[in-house]
Amino acid sequence: MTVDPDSVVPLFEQIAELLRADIKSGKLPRGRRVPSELSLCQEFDVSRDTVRKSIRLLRDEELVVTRAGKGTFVAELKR
Amino acid sequence: MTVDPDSVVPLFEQIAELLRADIKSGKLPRGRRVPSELSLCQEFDVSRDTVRKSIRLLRDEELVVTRAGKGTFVAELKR
DNA sequence: AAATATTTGTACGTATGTATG
DNA sequence: GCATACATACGTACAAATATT
Repeated sequence: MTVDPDSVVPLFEQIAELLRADIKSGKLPRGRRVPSELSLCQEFDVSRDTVRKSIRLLRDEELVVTRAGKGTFVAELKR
Repeated sequence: MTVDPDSVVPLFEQIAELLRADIKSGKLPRGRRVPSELSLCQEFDVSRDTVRKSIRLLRDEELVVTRAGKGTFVAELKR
């Protein structure tokens, strides 16, 4: 999966959409930890700021829950 | 009004609480523009990032609405 | 138990783009 | 064109919570 820095769609939205797709498809099943912010930075070659904005979107949608020191996990409910 | 950088309460939450209080008290009435990010940065001597986090909280609570190039305004409804 | 590594949280700074006045 | 204001995106540093060794 890849991301287009020249798209009118902001990077953080593109990344959120990719993660969203992985969640909805079951590639990232309930309870599974989402890759760490750092690894997402590396995977998509973006800043942590951008990754965190993506994750915040998913959190606002209650697709994931985040716990300090642990990680971000695919939500158990709401799907 | 002031803010305490040594508090356990994050700066962005402290600032959000001050703005929230101004809204609820009517000091910032419906439709009124909230001070710009820059002026809030100066008033509280914090970074723009911190100010934006505060405003995001209020936006999540639907207390304010933000429009690019215009400003952030106290929401008309929901109060 | 203690030190280390990992992961998220907060906070700062800068640059550039877009929308509005 | 210019000034103001918010949006996106990059970077850094350190703190706090949790894992691992």
